[in-house]
Amino acid sequence: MASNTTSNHDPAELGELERGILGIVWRLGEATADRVREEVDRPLKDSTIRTVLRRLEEKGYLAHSVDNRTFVYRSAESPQRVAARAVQRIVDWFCEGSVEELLVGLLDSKVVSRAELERLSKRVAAAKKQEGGKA
Amino acid sequence: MASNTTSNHDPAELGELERGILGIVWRLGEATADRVREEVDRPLKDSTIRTVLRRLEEKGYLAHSVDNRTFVYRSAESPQRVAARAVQRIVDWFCEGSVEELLVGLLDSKVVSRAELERLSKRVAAAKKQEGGKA
DNA sequence: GCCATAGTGTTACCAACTGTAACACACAAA
DNA sequence: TTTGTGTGTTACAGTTGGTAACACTATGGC
Repeated sequence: MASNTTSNHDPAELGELERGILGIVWRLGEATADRVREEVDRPLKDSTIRTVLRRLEEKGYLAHSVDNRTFVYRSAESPQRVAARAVQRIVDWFCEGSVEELLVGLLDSKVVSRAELERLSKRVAAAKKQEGGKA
Repeated sequence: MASNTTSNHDPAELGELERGILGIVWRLGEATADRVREEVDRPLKDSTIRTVLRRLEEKGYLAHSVDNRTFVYRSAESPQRVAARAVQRIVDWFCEGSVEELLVGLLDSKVVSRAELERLSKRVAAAKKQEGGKA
C-alpha cells in the first residue's frame, strides 16, 4: 500500500506535543516510546506517548520498524524536507507563489540575515561550479 | 479593543476559509464584509463572512476602521511579515534555529531556485552598498 | 501448559478551533 | 416611527490535539 505518497496529506501544523515528540525522534535518530517518554518534559503516560507517535506515523512524519516486538520510530522524511514543504505552503498561501517576496520579507524581519544569505549564496555558487551548473 | 499586540499570539495556521478571506483582503487592499463576500467562491451568509473577519482581527491579522458605520478591513501586517513570522516558527520548530539548514532544504526541494537566491543576493548586496550598512 | 510481564491496539473524552449561521441590537434615513 | 443596513452575540457541529484507561497478545519463566 501507499506507494510513497510522501506529501499528499496537508499537515497544516502539528500540535505542541506532536512537534515536541517529532523533534525528539529527529534528535535521537530513532526512538522507542519509552525512550521518548524519558525525553519529554511533561510527565505523560506511556499510552499518551504511543498515541502521539502513532498519530505522527499516520500523518506521514514517522515510520516504525519492529525490534523484537518493540516499535522503533524514526523519521519518514528529513526535517529539512518537512520544513521545506511547510515553507512551500506558506509561499503558496501568503505570497501567491512569489518566493522572492518571501525572502525579502525574511530579510526585513531579520529571520534571515544578510550574512547568512550571502554565505548560502556562496555555497550555492560553489556547488554549481562543481556540478557544472544545470537549470 | 486590543492595544495591538501585533504578534503575541501564536497563530499556528489559519483554516482554509480564514486564509482565503485574509488573502482577499490583502489582494484588495481593503474590503468590507460585503465586498469580501463577492470575492469568496463559496456561497456564504453575510454573518459568516463577518464572523471570520472579526476572528481574523482578533488574531491580529486584520484591522478595521469604520466608514460611515461600515467596517472596512485591511491588513494589520503585511503579508510578507506574516509569512516571515510563519517561516520563523518553522525554523524554530523544525530546524532548531538553523536558518541555513532550512535554506539548504529549500534549495534541495526546489522551493527556491538558485537563480532566485542569487538574484536576491545581488539585491541585498546592492541595498547594503546604498545604505552603507546599518545593523 | 500457565501466568506474569511488556508492549501494542482500541477507544474515549475534553478542550480548542473552524465553518457556518441565526438572531438580536443600534442607528440613520425616510 | 418604521425600515433598512450593518454590527455584536451566541451557538452548534465537525475536526484535531492532549491525555489516558483498558483490553489484547505474545514471550519468557516455572
